[in-house]
Amino acid sequence: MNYSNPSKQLSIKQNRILRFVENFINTNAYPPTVRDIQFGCEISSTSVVDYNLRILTQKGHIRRSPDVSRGIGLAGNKEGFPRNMIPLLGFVAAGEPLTLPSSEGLTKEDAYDQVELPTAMLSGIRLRGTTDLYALRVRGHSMIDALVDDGDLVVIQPTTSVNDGEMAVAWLREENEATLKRIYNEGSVIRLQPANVQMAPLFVSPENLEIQGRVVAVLRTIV
Amino acid sequence: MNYSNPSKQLSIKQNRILRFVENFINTNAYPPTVRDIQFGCEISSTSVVDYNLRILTQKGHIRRSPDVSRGIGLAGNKEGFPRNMIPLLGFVAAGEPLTLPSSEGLTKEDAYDQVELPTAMLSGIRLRGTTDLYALRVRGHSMIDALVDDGDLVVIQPTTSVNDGEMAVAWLREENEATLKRIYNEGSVIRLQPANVQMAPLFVSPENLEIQGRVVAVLRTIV
DNA sequence: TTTAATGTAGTACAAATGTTCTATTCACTG
DNA sequence: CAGTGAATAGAACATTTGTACTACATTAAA
Repeated sequence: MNYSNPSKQLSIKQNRILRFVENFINTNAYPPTVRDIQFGCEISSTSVVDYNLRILTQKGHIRRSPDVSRGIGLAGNKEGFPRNMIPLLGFVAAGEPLTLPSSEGLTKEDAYDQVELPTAMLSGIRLRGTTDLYALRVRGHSMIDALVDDGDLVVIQPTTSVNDGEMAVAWLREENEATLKRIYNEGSVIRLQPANVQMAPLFVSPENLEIQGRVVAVLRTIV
Repeated sequence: MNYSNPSKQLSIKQNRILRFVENFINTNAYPPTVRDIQFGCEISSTSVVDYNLRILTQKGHIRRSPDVSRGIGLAGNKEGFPRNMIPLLGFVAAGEPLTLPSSEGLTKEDAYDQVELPTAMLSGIRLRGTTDLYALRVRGHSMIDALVDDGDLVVIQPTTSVNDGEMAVAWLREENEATLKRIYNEGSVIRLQPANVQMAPLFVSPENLEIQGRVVAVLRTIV
């Protein structure tokens, strides 16, 4: 128990309840009842659930509608709906170090922001792997050969190797720059092929290239 | 009343109930009860609501969880949550006629499909106007100078004129082709500027150009 | 005209659900 | 050690909510 804790830090039981509510809403498209939470979190009585829900409300994690069945809502998401959010870690530009996930893996706390992906886009990406996704905002026109413009959002699936023809976000050690290119392993050299097929490829030695992730989507809002 | 109607066509009352359920979920982040629907749709008894809900379930518009409070879900959206859907009207390719909304304006029935947009993207676009949005899928590499690849989704805001510098989807009458370009009115000619700033512009006469809409977003999933 | 199908209407009941009350336990503080 | 606040626990009650039943009205089909 965390006695006399006026902060927003939650007890183990409160965290468990919050996760249960989020998962329940994702699974069922409606919120749980107090008894759903009681059974799902193995709590002995409805008044313990009610007591913890009151604290979660005070701490701004959930909203409740009094005397309404299933009147429990998440406070974190706009309008209370679960959305397909991934972390926006920062920026990518040619001459700047790549923003990478920490070694502990991606957490919401590491992110500069959160961005939402369409459900079909996320489903399509997830068919190809279960690693965490993250997003980077493009700075500058240096990625234009990748058909990526200044301000675009690129969605990255972390990996240190890609299959031939896949588009990667990679660091060029000698040039000291980030790049987005389709990667072809041609024995002694690596061919970096721009997505714009009208542009000439680059050839680099394998030691010069450090692949950070696979580019799986691009989102562009045009001003 | 629509007697002996085995199709998915709905009665006026059923349409009203379906709209009410959608609006209620949008507003409250949880589904309505039978009595919420009764009061909201000015129906005299809970059994009329229950009867119509059963028909809406049979016709595939909603899902119900029996003996569960607020066990009503929308069937149209994945997992039953409201999403930011716009119609996908068809395709755009250089040498093919543009797929355009019908003169009655956009309706869900006209669409080839529906696609989802992220909430922030939609909010950003809607700051610039309230016209209906639609999407077109790009076929071929002819839009590559617009930094748009084969298979990309472009989001269009219908308009017959754009401000200088805005990207438009337009029909070139003499060339008989669709194009995506930034548009600059230079007096006697129109300059069509590719989004790829490394490429040369085109100049056409104003009579040759028919603007269909403003391109407001691009979404690309990379295989 | 009769029958059948569809839709409406009210009421009642059973189950689901939220909240309250009382008692107890635990951990911290003076 | 006693007091206090936090948290747990069980039971009960009140309200909310879904569904069933019966009866009637309207429309379409035979």
